[in-house]
Amino acid sequence: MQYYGYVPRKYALTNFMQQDKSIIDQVAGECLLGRARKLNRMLTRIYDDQLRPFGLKASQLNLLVVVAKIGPIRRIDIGKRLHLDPSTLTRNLKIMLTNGWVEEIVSGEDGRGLPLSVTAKGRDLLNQIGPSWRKAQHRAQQLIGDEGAAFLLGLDGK
Amino acid sequence: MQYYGYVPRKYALTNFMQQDKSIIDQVAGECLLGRARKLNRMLTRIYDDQLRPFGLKASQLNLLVVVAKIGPIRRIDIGKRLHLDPSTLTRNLKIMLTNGWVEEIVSGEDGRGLPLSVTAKGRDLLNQIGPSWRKAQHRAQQLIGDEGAAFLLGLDGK
DNA sequence: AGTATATATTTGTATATGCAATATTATGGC
DNA sequence: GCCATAATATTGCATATACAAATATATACT
Repeated sequence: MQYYGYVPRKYALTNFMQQDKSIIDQVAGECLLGRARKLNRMLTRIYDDQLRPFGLKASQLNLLVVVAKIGPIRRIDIGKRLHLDPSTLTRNLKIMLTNGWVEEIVSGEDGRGLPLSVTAKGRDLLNQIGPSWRKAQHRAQQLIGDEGAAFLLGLDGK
Repeated sequence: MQYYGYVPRKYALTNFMQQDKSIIDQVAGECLLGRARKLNRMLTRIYDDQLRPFGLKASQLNLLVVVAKIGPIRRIDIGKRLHLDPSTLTRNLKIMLTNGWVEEIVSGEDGRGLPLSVTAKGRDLLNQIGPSWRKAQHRAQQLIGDEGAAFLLGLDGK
């Protein structure tokens, strides 16, 4: 193709500027949420595969651990830590109450719901999953690399 | 406390080794999945807030964009790209078919389901959400920083 | 052509997630 | 003590997600 002294704007722009890149190409190529959600699915599968024999979902593990470490803790405070909606917690915890991994603590402090603690059964379960969790953690680390792991672990305060 | 020449093993170990850290402390402090899931929730909220006026969920956006960019494309191939289970795609796409954003293309190639393409309505929707998506993308970038964004965008092949 | 195997999709079931609205209890002002 | 407001939890509704099993079609082998 010959050069006539006129360069269409979309081709004159460097990729960095991207004003003329279609929204489809932009989202497909750059959407941070899309990557985060895909990563979430990939990692969830890795941990779920390891935890399946114990009847514990990967998502439940992190909830159980917060209760075990911080409890007795109210739903609202779990939600603040994990960025989880209270309504989600009501439902997710119901399953874990049914399974006997956590229990409500009667304290007489606040009638608007009882704080939660881990049970002996829940603590036993956590003590059993150690090797499996570490295997998953190792695979996850290999998948995302050192930078990925450092980034995720550094997210804490945010 | 006096020093008697004996240091309990758990305190003699540096944090790096962690052999004696309880599983609770390990998962609470290091679980990559926990961070990834929390990040996912935080980012999803950012994009959902921006896209809500358009009746489009953040999760649907990335699906729509793949169909728009690559389509006609079969469910199985969408799944490979986005690491999504086929059964999830059947259900998620049903909503988008109902909304008229995508359509099935009759090609006579393979009777095991028809590939999907974006509709004019779907393309219009994508053209409308540009500024809102960019706003969310900007906030997400601010939240996770340059390193975080570079990491997520570099995940592609994996 | 006919059968066995492989591939693509859907259905049943269960959990995860969030918004809006509701219910319930706490708290502060009078 | 009573009422308005705030904080906590739950319920109704909708979407997201995956595993296992069932279904339907395609392909390969004989």
